[in-house]
Order: sequence, then C-alpha cells, then structure tokens
Amino acid sequence: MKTDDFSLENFLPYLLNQAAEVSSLSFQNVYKERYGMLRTEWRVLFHLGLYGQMTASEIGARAKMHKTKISRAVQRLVERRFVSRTRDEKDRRVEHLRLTAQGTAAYHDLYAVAQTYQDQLLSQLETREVEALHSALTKLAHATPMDFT
Amino acid sequence: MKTDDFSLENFLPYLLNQAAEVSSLSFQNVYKERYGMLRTEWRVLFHLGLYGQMTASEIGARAKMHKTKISRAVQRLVERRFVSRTRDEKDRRVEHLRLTAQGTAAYHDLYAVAQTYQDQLLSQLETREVEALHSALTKLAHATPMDFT
DNA sequence: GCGTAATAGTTGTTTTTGTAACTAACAACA
DNA sequence: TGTTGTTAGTTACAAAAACAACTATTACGC
Repeated sequence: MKTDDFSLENFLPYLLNQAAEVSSLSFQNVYKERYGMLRTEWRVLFHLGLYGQMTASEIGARAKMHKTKISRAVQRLVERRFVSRTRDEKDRRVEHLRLTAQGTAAYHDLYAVAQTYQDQLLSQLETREVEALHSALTKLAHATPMDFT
Repeated sequence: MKTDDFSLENFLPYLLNQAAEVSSLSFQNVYKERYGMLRTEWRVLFHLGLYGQMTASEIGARAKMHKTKISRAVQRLVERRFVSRTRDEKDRRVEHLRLTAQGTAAYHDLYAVAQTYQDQLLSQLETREVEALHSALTKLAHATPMDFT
C-alpha cells in the first residue's frame, strides 16, 4: 500500500511518538509522584514483578534498554529499597535482581493502576482497532532497523 | 473491552514507546547524518515545509512541543541557514519563520526519504492494520490526559 | 493614560540521556 | 599457564531535555 496523502500527521514515526507521549503521561505522573520513579525505573520494576528474579542483561535484552540505563535505574531502585541484588556464586560478574517487600508492594500498586489505565485507554477505541493496534505495534516494535545511508 | 491477560508486552504506553523508538531510529539516522539535525529540528523543518510560514507558537501548538524546545531548535536551524526569521510589523513579539532555499532543499530530500521509509514500514503490515493503526493513534495522540491522583 | 495581566520568545540551571571508555570476571585455546 | 577475547556491569564525560525564571511587547480594565 503506497502512501499518497503523505503529511506530517500520518507519518508513522511522528504519530507513534505523539501517541506514545500522550498515553504515557498520565501513568508517568503516578509512578513519579507516588514513588519518585523514572520511566527506566518503572520498567525495571515491572520486569522484576512480572518475571521474578532477573539479571540486568536479561532485562536489557527484553526491554531493549541499554545497559547503562539499566545500571542506573537499578542503582536508584536499590538505594530506595525497591530492589535487592545478590552476586551469582558461579559467575561472579552476574548479579541477580529481585524485588524487596517494598518493591513488590509498589509493583502491585502500580500494576493495578496500569490495568485501570489500560482499560480507560482502550475504551476510547473500537475492538477491531485494539486488535489491529496490538499486532501492528508488536510487529513494529520487533522490526529490524533499515539502512538508508 | 477488559484487559484480562495484562502484562508488560501489551501495556499500551510501553508498547507504543517501543514501537515509536524502533520506528524512529532509522529515519533519525538520516536527518542526523545528512543535516546534523535533532528530532526537534526535523519537526520544525517539516512543519515549515508543509504549512509554509509559521510562528514558533503555532508550531508548538500543532506539534505539542514546549516553546523552549522550539526556541532552541529554531535557533540552530537559523544558524545553519535552514530557516529565516522576520519580526511581525504589527506585533513585534511575534516572529515569522520560513524555510530558506537550503531549508527547502533539505525538506524535499527528507520528505522523499520519509515517504519511502513510511512505505517500507507499512509494507510490514496488513491493510486493515494500517487503517486501524492510523485511526487509533490519531485518537490516542489527541486524547486528553487522565487524572489518577 | 496607568497599572496589571497575558503572550511570544529567550536564557539559565538542573535532570536525564547517550556514548565511550573502563574494571572485573570468566572462557577458549595454544 | 598465559594470552587473547568476551561478557556483566559501572563510571565519566558530553549531548539533550525539562523546568523555571526572565525580557520584551501587547492587551485589558478602569
């Protein structure tokens, strides 16, 4: 399908960024105000909440976040007692991360908010839009970058 | 429609951000390498290219960009002779921005790239996905933020 | 007109991110 | 073993974004 009426408003990267920004904002306010977290920290928290114990690399691979981002996010989460780290016995380069009790509480709280929020977001859309949106975004998020140079 | 299988991978803000990041990257490389532009600058350029002469405020309103971002983007674009500014005669607070010849050339070049890029992106999707994606993103991008506090 | 508020845009300072270089630990293999 | 390469994670520095305070100009109410 060729784009004939190309303009800024339907340039996909632009539109995606705008939609992402707008739809992230309200949730961002919650984890920021309640727990003083940044986006990177919230992501790490959710990964640990959903998948249990993980290493920084594993989180990075799954979330497509650079390791320095994760390193700093983990550092702050540890400082604030949301996450604990333990060195691996076999391979002493590796650190296992897990939520503390406080981290788990925060996770559960934010999880509930996220779910409510998601429902509100999706209620603005029709069922067929939701389905197509989901599959389209998943494809795009996993697409390999193209080379234009 | 209630979300029952809620997880990180289908949390809309998260998914949107990932898709936006991935799909922006390749195009970002082009305007960065060819013209040394940042995302904010590229956006301003495209607004001026598409809509002709505009003021900074008008661009801000349309692109939902904060005025400081625009101010600095314009500053750099003017320095590099992509954009020219002229004070309004009636209201001397206002500046009218427009592309220079060089700016227009860059715009046309990037416009072509964007169009090709868009076609490649959309070719990964099915027609019904493209349509639903577009309408869903437009709705989300213009939705009013919710309050959770 | 005069004081106050509003608007357009800029500047300064602090956070956050990006990039690259780094340390520490392990692996592979001559 | 010892040398080379790889991987996990950190740190340091530069680039960019966010936020607040600022100047200049116009609008408004009286």
